[in-house]
Amino acid sequence: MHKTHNNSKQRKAVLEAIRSTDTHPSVRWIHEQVKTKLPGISLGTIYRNIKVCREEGSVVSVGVVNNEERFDGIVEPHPHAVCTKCGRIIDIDDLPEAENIHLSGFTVDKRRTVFYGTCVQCCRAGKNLLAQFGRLRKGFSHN
Amino acid sequence: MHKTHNNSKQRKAVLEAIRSTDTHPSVRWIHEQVKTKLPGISLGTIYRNIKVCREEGSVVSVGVVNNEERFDGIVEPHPHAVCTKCGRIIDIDDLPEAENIHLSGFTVDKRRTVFYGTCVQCCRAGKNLLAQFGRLRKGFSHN
DNA sequence: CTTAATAATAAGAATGATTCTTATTATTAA
DNA sequence: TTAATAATAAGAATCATTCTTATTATTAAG
Repeated sequence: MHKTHNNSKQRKAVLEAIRSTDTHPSVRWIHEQVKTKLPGISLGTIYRNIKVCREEGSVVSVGVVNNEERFDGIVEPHPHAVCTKCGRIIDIDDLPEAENIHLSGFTVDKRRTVFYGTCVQCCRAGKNLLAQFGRLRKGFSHN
Repeated sequence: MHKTHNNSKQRKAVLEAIRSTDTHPSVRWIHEQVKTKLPGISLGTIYRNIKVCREEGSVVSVGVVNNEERFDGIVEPHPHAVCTKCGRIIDIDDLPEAENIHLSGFTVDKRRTVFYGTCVQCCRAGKNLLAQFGRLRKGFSHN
């Protein structure tokens, strides 16, 4: 598995678009943005290059809001605030989180913590081959 | 907005199915489960009744894993651990979280915190009318 | 400079979760 | 009993995402 060279203008444009904003854009937004520079770029190319960027670690997902996956070019872990009214995603820069978020004027309804990792069963089974990006294959089901 | 009476057998079956497991089931799983008791029940009915249950507060979403929304009949906030290999979602019962999760044999890769609420702009605009359940209408876009 | 091999792309079809529509059936109120 | 209302089943529609394929760009070798 060798490193990507980031050598296509499309890939550069996708990464630039993601890095150009702090709004944690969706694929749709990224496509619109990149199209202003590369009018012919296709949606599939956006998806593929986001995937490549995630695999090489230059982009992370910040989750699904209103059925659209949202991305961040700042890959260092930091908390986010999601507005359940408009779908906006806001960076909460540093701890103490609660203090910070209050200063920003965001009214917190609830706070949720999720741990991501590998469960006992998968650790045993050594299922390290499964995709971590994109959907799981058809027919695959959680337990 | 009056309270639902939970009076259809389909709705009861959906809620029972969700409460019958701690696996944080998907719509697909709930449908399969309920079909063993009500063979003719349709997928649309599952979706509609989950929505009703969420609105009345008897069910909460624990997020989207591998493109499927997952639900919980335990509505009191508590952290979860998501296995990125198999999609399993595990309850982390009490604090101290890190300690607990370690005991459970789950290997933590990363921990993410998300605040949900209302942003400054929406507080001002009083956009309290927008749907909080289900998708946002077409054409609606984040900023 | 060609040519061959390979990688990336554009276009659009396919997939699949979710939502919507509509005709039908069950429930409630009068 | 009838009328009004609520819930349902069935399946079509929507839409984000993935997959397929033919084409174009890039690189390596002679």
